[in-house]
Amino acid sequence: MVAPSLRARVRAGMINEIKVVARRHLATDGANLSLRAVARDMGMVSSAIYRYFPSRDDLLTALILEAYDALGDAVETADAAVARDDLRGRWRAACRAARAWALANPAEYALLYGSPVPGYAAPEDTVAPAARPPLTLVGILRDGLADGRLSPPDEDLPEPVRTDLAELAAGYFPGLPEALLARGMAGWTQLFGLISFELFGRLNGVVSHRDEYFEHQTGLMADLIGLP
Amino acid sequence: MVAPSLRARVRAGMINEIKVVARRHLATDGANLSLRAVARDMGMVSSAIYRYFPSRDDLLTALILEAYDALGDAVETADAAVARDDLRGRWRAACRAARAWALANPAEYALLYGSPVPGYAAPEDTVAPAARPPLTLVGILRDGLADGRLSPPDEDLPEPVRTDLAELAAGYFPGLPEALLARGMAGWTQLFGLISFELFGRLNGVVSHRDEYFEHQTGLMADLIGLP
DNA sequence: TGTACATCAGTGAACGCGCGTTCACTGATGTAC
DNA sequence: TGTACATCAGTGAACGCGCGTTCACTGATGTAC
Repeated sequence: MVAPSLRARVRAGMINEIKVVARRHLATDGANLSLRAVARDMGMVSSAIYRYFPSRDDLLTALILEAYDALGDAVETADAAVARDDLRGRWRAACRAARAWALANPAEYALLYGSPVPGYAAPEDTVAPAARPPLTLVGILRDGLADGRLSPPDEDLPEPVRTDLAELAAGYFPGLPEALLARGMAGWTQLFGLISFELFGRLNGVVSHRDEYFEHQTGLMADLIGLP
Repeated sequence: MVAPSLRARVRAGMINEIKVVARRHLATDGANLSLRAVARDMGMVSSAIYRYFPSRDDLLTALILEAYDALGDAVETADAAVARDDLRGRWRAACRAARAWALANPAEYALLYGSPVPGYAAPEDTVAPAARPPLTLVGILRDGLADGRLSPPDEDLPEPVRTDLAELAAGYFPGLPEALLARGMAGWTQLFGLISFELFGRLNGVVSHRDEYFEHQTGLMADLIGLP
């Protein structure tokens, strides 16, 4: 590995600073991110940004990718910190980490999980990072199944759903029973719903003890899944 | 009731047409609704819109209110069409109606439930219409409890959650056990999550049989709540 | 039934602002010999 | 070690566009007598 030249290091630093400033703008302007505003904040002329990002969409994409990865890291780290056989503990730690990251980075959460930005199409390479949180959750179920602590629900799925989920499982968790995968996805949906409701103001004037409410709701979900 | 004058009727028609055109724009531009674009589409000069709406935010508010009411109507009507004692049928009909409305009006759904519009603060009078879908869902649980078909979960809630929910119940469903209310809210959260995932593209390449998937997932939720 | 006046809808121009992107340019930093 | 050339970062002006909102105005529709 060649040591990066001074110029390369300065350049990397600049790219980074642009992202930091852009993230700050996301917080106030939502996805209406303005290149000119970012340039102003950095004390540059607006066209200078184009030395680092070929267009506004590319900057947005970079922010989205980083955000997915930050969230993915948070969730995976939280899961990894719990004893492997404590399935419920792992599940709840992962959920808690996702919520904590979202509360700490509300604008980025909205960028990822809010309404799609009009005129912006997410490029292919966001798919993998975006999948990390749900894969972590379902991974917990797979582990539980592997060591016998978790038994798959014995219900039957409607055939088309079974096929869809079997295909999905084949890619990531070969052999995982579809009914269990369905419950994992229910959990992931619920987690997203809980965080979004809290962040987008649906709990205002409704629930004031947010932490405890979240814990209770994720506990309900863990029950549904059958986590010991 | 006095018959409205011709001028008043024409005026009402105009207000309506503005909203119709504005709704069409929502579909392509998201919440970046442009007064000038609406005026152009109607063949008027942009300032003419101000005869009908004092500002862009007022137009947005009107659209939001109407959307909440349309969704509320859809959900309540669907619930009302099912036999009162068929709790599970009512629950699922209400969920199905919410999804159907959202799929038919994706831009308006995003306006209501997507990321908050930067710089726009929802006025007080959106609160009541916004509450209609969850109130319908919880109303089903109350009915079930009243006629004995549904028994409240016997779990204990953490004290702060119990207090929050007791306060909430006092306003709308006096005497409803908090643990049941918590499950109702879990169902509402799940419903919102399912619809958002589908509409915002999270199911692309993951689940292709959307109807059946939705049915299965709402069925899971009905199980968790204990709906017979 | 007709006239005088008030109300209202819509016009067109303007204000002041912001945006993404391109382009020719200067001056500094790096590279090859 | 020094020089010649290539690369790169940042500038400043410009293009062409869009926006919300205000204001004085014309002309038509309604109302009171």
